[in-house]
Amino acid sequence: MEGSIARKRPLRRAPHATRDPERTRAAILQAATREITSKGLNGARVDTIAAGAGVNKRMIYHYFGDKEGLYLAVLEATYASIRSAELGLNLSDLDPVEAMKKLVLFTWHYFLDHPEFLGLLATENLHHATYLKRSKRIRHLHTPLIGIISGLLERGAKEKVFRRGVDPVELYISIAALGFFYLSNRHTLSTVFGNELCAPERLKSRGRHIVEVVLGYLRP
Amino acid sequence: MEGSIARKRPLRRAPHATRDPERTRAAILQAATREITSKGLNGARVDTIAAGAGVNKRMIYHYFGDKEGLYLAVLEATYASIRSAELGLNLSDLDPVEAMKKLVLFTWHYFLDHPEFLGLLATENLHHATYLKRSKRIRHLHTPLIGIISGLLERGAKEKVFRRGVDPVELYISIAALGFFYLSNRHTLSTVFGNELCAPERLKSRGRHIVEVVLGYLRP
Amino acid sequence: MEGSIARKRPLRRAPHATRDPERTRAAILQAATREITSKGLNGARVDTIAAGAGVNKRMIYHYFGDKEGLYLAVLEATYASIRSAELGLNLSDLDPVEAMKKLVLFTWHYFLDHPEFLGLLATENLHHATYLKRSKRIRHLHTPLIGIISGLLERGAKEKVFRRGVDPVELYISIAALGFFYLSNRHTLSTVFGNELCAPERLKSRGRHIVEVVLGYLRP
Amino acid sequence: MEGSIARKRPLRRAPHATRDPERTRAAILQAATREITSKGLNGARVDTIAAGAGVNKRMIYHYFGDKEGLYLAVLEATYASIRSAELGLNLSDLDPVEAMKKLVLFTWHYFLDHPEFLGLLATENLHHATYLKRSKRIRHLHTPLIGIISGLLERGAKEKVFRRGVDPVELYISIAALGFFYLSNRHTLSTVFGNELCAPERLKSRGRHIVEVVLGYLRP
DNA sequence: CATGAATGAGATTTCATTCAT
DNA sequence: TATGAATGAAATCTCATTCAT
Repeated sequence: MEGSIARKRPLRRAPHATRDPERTRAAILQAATREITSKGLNGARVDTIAAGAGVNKRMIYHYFGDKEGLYLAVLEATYASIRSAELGLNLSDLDPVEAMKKLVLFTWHYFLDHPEFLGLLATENLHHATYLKRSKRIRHLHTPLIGIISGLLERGAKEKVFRRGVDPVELYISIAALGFFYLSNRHTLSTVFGNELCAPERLKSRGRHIVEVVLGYLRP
Repeated sequence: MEGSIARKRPLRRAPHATRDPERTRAAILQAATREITSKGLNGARVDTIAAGAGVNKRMIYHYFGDKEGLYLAVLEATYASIRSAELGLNLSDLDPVEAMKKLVLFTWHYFLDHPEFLGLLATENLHHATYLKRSKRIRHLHTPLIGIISGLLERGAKEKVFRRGVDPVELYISIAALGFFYLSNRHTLSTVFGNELCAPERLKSRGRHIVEVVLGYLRP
Repeated sequence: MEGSIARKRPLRRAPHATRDPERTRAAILQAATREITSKGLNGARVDTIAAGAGVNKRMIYHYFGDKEGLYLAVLEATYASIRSAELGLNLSDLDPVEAMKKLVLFTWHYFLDHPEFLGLLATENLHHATYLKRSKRIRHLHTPLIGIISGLLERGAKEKVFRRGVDPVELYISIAALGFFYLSNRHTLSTVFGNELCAPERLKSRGRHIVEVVLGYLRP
Repeated sequence: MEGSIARKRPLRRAPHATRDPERTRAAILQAATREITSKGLNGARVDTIAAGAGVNKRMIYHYFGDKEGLYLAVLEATYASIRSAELGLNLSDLDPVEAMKKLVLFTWHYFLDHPEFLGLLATENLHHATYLKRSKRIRHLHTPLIGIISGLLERGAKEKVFRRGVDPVELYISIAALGFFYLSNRHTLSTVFGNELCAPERLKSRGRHIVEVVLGYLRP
């Protein structure tokens, strides 16, 4: 017993789990998304994520290297989601006004249904988009969207239903802004303007308001 | 052994330093604002704040109790700033369109000039406005702008330069949104849409764009 | 939802691989020797050894019990190597001076060609030779060189080419020391005395120096 | 009570200690030297060092940044010790043979009295002298020593008591080697040659042996 | 015999906060 | 009022080892 310098590490039995790497990875990613988007990167706890995913903490490091790697994976997965959702819109089939309405409402509802996307963007901007800049996969995913809006604006101008000279990037940012800000800042806003801001009917009317603002502005 | 008797411990400096409570407090508050609004509550470091203020860490606890107390003070001071700025607007003297334009640009420039306000709102919303709700001073400090906007919209409608049926709260939120989102999300946006988003001339044109959107929408 | 049914989990590969116990064991031992002798017992990583051997980590535990067992195996194999090399010397055929020269150069070149032996001794001494003492196989495996050196010294003294009263153990330790220290400490030494210490020609001249020191000292 | 998102960290009272930064730093350094030189960098435990120094673990990071910083400090302090000891030798006052004898015995006794120096060099060489190379302070401390030996050899050659053509660097390495190896490898050596290697009288005779080897070799 | 996902223990490091002066 | 050394709690991360297949 004595004389042994390097004490062996005692090990208990291991109450193992999934044995399905894809599921384990996905479970971690999902739990991490919840935790990180609601508490920020600094506020998120690796232990909480592991517990939420029902896996051993060690697995997080096995699959994602470290906390930052996990965050990057969450970032990429979340961005990939919204981009792939946008692909199903098929706006070129509709007349410009209807198409624009559809785009505006899609954006609003996407934000509404994916609060994690809002939280993640807030976190990422707090970090000056350091991680987003690191990911080359995401960088050029937005150009097709701008192309679509550009085409829409041209068609609308030709058909005299839209004003001329509208910058598609500014417009897209405005469309996003009108929904994003309302939702991302709902806690401070409802402190000032009352809790009804988050009531379902109020959210519906906010959607209509955004459509009105955008289409009202675009009138020639 | 001998010869080193004198070098026991460094001569104690008299604890003089600032001795100006007001300045110390203000210095801490300023440093805290910088640190907290740029890194979030969790990301902010008490050491960094103390160093930035050029004061001893202990002073923070002396003046503000703890980190949360300091955060609350930052929150209150920052909110007080924007409210007092809003008081100097005097919109009732102008015709509705000019007044609305002035209001929109004031909001845009306020955000532009006070990035700490943006960061603070992002942080506070991440925390579900817990601290804002806790502060009795701020809680019922409604922005006076809603009343002003209401009056403006009525005047404009009467003069047939604004459309009818516009909700002043929704409109105010939209005005804020169009500027806030652009600036608070400038890091992710410029990663995706290009760095020129932050160039001075581009910021100016964003201001014009916001005015156009709001006034375009308000046209009857 | 449909369309992704087939992609549940990756097809399980049949567990064939090596299936050659001897080769697996040898591969592990070789990789372990590299890793442990270059990083020490504490610095060596089981994962790295498994990867280096191209085998599954589990195999290490199958063949060697645990990390310490593996280390002991490395220790025994490495010691066995040098002892078997010493057997091929046949010094009794040569005249004392030539024999001594051959012995000195053999030792120097053995260290030069087997850096793993140096690293292992350093590690083992850091651990107070705990493992060496534990190994019954090595424990009483005295180096045969002492007897040979003894004989050599007697012959040399009788032929008046060596001084009298030389302790063979001290001499052997000195012969080893002159080579071992130069090589085991080459990193700190070359930091202090310049990198040329490790140049091939310099190593050759070090060999000559050691011969000169030993034979110079032995002169009557 | 509820509604507070960020739980305050409970703090016990602090059974503080020295309040003397120099002593605290020194205590850490001393404990670290013991722990690191006897277990290596990887084997050393920060907790053990803190306990050994009787300080809070946090202090280590306060004073030395991290474990590597602490190691570097140990390295520098240990090297500084031997160099400053060498300065007191005043070899140029003695005749060459006596001076050489004094140098050899000094080196031997220094190693004997400072086992931490041996352990540290072993550790540092295991790490390929990465840390030593980083420290610019240490790098050129050896040239004066070589200069002294060079002068000694010249004087001795002129007085016909030393042979000609001896390289001072090789000689110094040999002097160090003869003592260093005996002590650093005493655990494995005494396993093979018996425990009497470490007996006081045996250590004394080893010192005489080294002197004999060096002076014997240097004879013209 | 072989695989590799999973694990528990413990390592290093961070940080808000308090104490002696 | 002011200092800064010191602290406890908890965070992130590492690693030898084991289990289901």
